[in-house]
Amino acid sequence: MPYVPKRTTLTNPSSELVTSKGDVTKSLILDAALYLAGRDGFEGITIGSIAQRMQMSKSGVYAHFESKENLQIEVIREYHRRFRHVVFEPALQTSRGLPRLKKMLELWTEQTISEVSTGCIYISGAFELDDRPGPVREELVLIVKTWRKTLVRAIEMAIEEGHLSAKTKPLDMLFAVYSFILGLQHDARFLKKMSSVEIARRHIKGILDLNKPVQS
Amino acid sequence: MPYVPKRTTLTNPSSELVTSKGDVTKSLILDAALYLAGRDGFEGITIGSIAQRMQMSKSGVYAHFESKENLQIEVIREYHRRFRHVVFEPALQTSRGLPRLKKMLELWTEQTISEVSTGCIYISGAFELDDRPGPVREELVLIVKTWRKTLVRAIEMAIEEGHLSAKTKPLDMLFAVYSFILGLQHDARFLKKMSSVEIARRHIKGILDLNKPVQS
DNA sequence: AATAAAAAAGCACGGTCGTACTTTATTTAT
DNA sequence: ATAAATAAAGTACGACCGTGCTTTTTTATT
Repeated sequence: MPYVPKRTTLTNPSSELVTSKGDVTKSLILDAALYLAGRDGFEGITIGSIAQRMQMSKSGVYAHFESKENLQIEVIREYHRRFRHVVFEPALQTSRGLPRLKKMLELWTEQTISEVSTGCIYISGAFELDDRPGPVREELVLIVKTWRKTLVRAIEMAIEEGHLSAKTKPLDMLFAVYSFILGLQHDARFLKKMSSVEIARRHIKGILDLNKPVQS
Repeated sequence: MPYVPKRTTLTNPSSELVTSKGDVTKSLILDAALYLAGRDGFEGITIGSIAQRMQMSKSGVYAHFESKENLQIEVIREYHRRFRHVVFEPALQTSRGLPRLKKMLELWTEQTISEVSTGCIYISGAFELDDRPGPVREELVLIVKTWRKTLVRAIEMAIEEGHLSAKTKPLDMLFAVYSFILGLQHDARFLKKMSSVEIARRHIKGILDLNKPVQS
């Protein structure tokens, strides 16, 4: 069914920006897969369910990927791209140091509880794939580690700027804030506990305050 | 294949303690299911895989439960029983208040990273079922809430005993320690980060210390 | 040892799964 | 407009899924 819109061709064939119709469909498939992954987990991404959601045939969906595993990996990468776009990049607008760190955490918080999206795949994927080896797991580990390094870097910059105490241990702080976001997703999405957002924000603020530089 | 040991019959037929062979097998099935649930999540519990693991036929396994959903619910209850036996009950041996609370958290920590077991089902289940309504989810919510109430009760007792400041907010502390255990499972089991146990212990200790009563 | 009860196996069913291969329809380029 | 390239549909396959039903085997009772 999805003989999608009209394409956008550049006359220069060597350009990377050529957008064929197939690319559009593939991107729509990733949309659908992303939704399913958030709702049912990675194992919930099934060629059949995507086809149904896309109103097209299984083989039509399948043709865009060499295997299901490949599709799952591409889903992870696509989510990563969107996450950066929604959480990381906007935070760059804020001045480096504590403000930027806070912005990142706040955007992550909002994204985690957003009713529109279906929860953070970094998180649901981590607990789903923790004991299941394979390329999909490896890809997710890679991407999660990238995000964690970004956070650590933001913490370090806050220290450099003097916004956080020099005694702050970045890895310790990473563990704390990451844990609080996990707690948030757990309480908000699983327990449907409304108050959890405020509690989580308070704890995140708490750990940052605890590492304020000594002012004399 | 599992025409298990010999049974233990009491001559009194009205006794509840009668252990028929079927009960033993059923318990062995729950063993296998528990293992699979830990490794592959609740959706990984499949009649076929259990049968394979048990070296018996699918119908033989199925006969013990009215449906798969029923089996999943019984798995949750069985895990709860074991969790209480391994984490909660031993902690009762320790004196009430902070010592008991600490003991509970330490045992939970150990159980979470234990190489023998396959991670805490309260946790993996929560992130797997968070957006999937149904009786299985409801059962898990119930049991997780029970465990959380137990923790809150332990915190409150520590306050009553004067081991924690009267200003301590039990629900806030619950969020913190629960989050740290989530962080532990995440870092240890997904990221395979060895150092996470020490970091988690330090943070748990930290939040308890932060709520020490003012000594004058 | 014979009989009744319980447990497990055997078998069949309609579904869905991922994956191939072939054919048709649609886009793109000339 | 036509030809070439691409995208999607069609079809088929073997595997596994949960679930009933009937038959066989094991266990319990007398």
